[in-house]
Formats: sequence, C-alpha cells, structure tokens
Amino acid sequence: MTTTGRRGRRPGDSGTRAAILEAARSRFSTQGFRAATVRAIAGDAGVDPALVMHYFGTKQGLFVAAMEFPLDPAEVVPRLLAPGIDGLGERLVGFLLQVVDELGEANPMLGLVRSAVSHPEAARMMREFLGEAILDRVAEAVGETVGADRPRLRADLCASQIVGIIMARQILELPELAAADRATLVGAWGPTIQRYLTGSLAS
Amino acid sequence: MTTTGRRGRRPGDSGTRAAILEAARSRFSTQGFRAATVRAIAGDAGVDPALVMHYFGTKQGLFVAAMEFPLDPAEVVPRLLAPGIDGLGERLVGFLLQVVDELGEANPMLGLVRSAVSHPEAARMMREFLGEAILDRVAEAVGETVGADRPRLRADLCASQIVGIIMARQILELPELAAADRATLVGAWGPTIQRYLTGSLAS
DNA sequence: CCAGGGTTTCAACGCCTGTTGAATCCCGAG
DNA sequence: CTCGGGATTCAACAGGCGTTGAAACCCTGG
Repeated sequence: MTTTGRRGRRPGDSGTRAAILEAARSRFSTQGFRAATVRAIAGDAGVDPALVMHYFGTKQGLFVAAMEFPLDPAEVVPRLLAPGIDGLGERLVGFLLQVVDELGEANPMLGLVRSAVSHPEAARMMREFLGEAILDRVAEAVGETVGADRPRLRADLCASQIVGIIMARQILELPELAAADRATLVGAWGPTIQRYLTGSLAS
Repeated sequence: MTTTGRRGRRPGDSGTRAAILEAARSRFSTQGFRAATVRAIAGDAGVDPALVMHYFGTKQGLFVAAMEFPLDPAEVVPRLLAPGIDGLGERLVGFLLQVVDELGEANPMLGLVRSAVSHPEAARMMREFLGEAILDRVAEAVGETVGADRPRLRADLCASQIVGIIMARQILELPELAAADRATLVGAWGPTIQRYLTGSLAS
C-alpha cells in the first residue's frame, strides 16, 4: 500500500532503509538466503526493488547488513562467564532459549543457519561469527580458569549441541521440544554443555 | 559426453534411470532442494532434462525418490539395541559417523537437512522419517527396558544432538570436529546420547 | 528562488528455472 | 516383417530472478 504511483522523495525522515532491513531480517530468517527474494523483501517494506539495490548494492550486501547480530558477544560472553564456571552450561542454554523467544521471527541465528546449508558464503559468515565472536572466547576462558584440555574442541562440541537445539526446536519443530517449558530444556541440555566445557571427554 | 546428438532409444538396458537418481542424490545432498536444478542433475547424468520429468513427473517426485534412505531402520535399530542399553550411546554415535563416512557425498541425511531448512515439504519428510522410523522405535525400547520417564522427549533430545553433529561436522565443517578421529568423537558425543536415553534429565 | 543531490520509481535487460508437447528412434512381441 | 510403445531429445513456453540506467520528485543550502 505505497502512496499512490508517484515517484521521487516523500517529505519527512522516511525510515525506509530501516523498513527494508526489518523486512530482510524476517524473510532471510524464515526462508534463507536463496528462497528470500529481493522483490518480496521490497514488497514487504512497501518499496521498489531498485531502492534495495540503491541502499545495499547487492542481495549479498543486504544479507550481510540484515544478519548483523543484535547482541554484542564481547559484552554478553563475559557476563555469562562472570558468576563462575559452576552452572555455566545451564546459564548458557537458558540465555539462548530466552534470546530465541525474544527475537521471534526476525532472528539472525535462524537466517544464518537457514542460509549456511546451501550458501557457502553464509556458512563462512556463520563459522567465523561462531568461532571468533563466541567459541574462541569461551574456549579461552575455560582453558584458563579450569585448565581443561583441548579447549577449542570443547567449544566446537558446544556449538554442535547449540546448532542442534536451533535446528530441532525452531526449524524441524520436533513436537516434544517445541512444547517443553524452558526449565525442562535447561535441565536437559545444560549438563551437556557443562560437560563439553569442563568434564572428561573420554567415556 | 552423451552419445552424439541422436534421439530415441539406444540399445541395451541403459541404466539411465539409475544414473539420474545417483546424480540427484549427489546434487540434493551437496546443494539442497532449491539450489539443485533439474538441468544440472540431467547434465550430470548425461541426459535431457525432459527425461527426468518423464521418469519422476516433477522435481519434487525426483527428490522423494532420491532421498529414500539406503538403510532400513526396522533392521538397523534393533541391531543397535540388541547388545543392551549399556554403551548404546557410543554405539549409536559410532554407527552414525561410520555411515556418514561411507555414504560420502550422496548422503540422503545431508540432502534432507539441507532441504528442510527452506523447503517445508522436506522438513516434513525429515520429521516423519526421524520420528516414525527411528525415534519412536528407540523411545519405545528405552521406555520398556529401563522404564525411563518421558521416552519421546528423550528421543527428541537425541535427535537435537544428532542433527547438531551433522550440521557442525558436515555442513559448517567446524575445524576441530572435522579433524578429530572417530574414537574421540564417540567418547565426546556418546555419553550425551546415553544420558538423554537413560540418565536423569534434571540438573 | 535557484541549483544540487539524496530518495524513489519505472521499465527493461538477460538469464535461469520447472515444465510441456511433439517428434524421433529402435527394441521386442506377434 | 510389421508395428506398438518405451526411451530419448528438441524446442519452446511462461514466469521469476537479480540487476541496471534513467527519469521524476522534492527537500535543503545558498
């Protein structure tokens, strides 16, 4: 429902760029990079597709801009680590589930996961974000404070369960996981993360 | 390099249908449903795209035919359960890693995962396959033999880690996971699965 | 009140997609 | 030897895609 067929600039601050980003976040998160089309995103934002290209140059550029993570890992990770190693797994899982619930449909994590599987560039983005922003930090902290062996392997193991949580709960929507309350899930997944971080890795 | 431009039937048994299926498995597994094109699959099989439609009716039909699982869960699941509950987690992870290594590029699990994220029909296929063929069976067995509570939730938790293994190791290719030897991974992931199946779910 | 430039749209391009209908070919049954 | 029918290809369609260049618009600075 754009204002009737006239071209050119409308008065006011216009916030169109933000509207495009919002629409892109939603489309990329629910459909992935390939299936989300520039035309659909522009449509959602009530705007001509050419305007999207004017602002972001290319679909890839729009993706990078839209998938920027709304939380700063450099601030969040230390806050989760602060109370100490005990219960870190539960805290981490609880935080993850809360963030997922709050972000809802426009969730860059979902967008990255959905895109990574068939778009190598997105896989690289996700690997780098996970690695540099989160896993390396966690690995370093765990290696220092409890002297755990193979810290980076431990971090990758955590990532394997976290990605699995997102896949099973948000994308595959396995019934018992989608229905369970947060406390149950924290109780189930928390100890797994905790063991990957600080427990023995041999069986 | 198809036999020079002539139409019509060539002599012999022709095995063309099998070649198309093989090409489809490989393309769907590495690129997912959307990114894999009928034309590319036909090209790999050295065949005209129209022949693909002739055999399978539609791209979706080709996908369903190609993603049929090469193992029969009704035979595999009992075999894994047979030695008893002890060490079931390790056995399951070891089996999964072995199957992934053996199937290589043409792996229906990868194809389903890669497609499920942006193709609801594929997500349904994967949910049903996981659920009916595997998780329900495992849940039933675990519920009966050790009397564990909430068997289906336990099965879904296993699925969350298994899907995470595939994502992290095969798709995101997290470095330490892709490099680690199988024994290490079995030692790390096995106890997680075992706890989901038979352990306490509260922390 | 004029000029510049950011904002927005329009129309089109070239490409690739899944799918179709008809045509050719050749094997095997009668 | 004929002929039906499966195998295979060709050529085309209609639609969707990302992207482009130019045009219209209107606010702001001088």
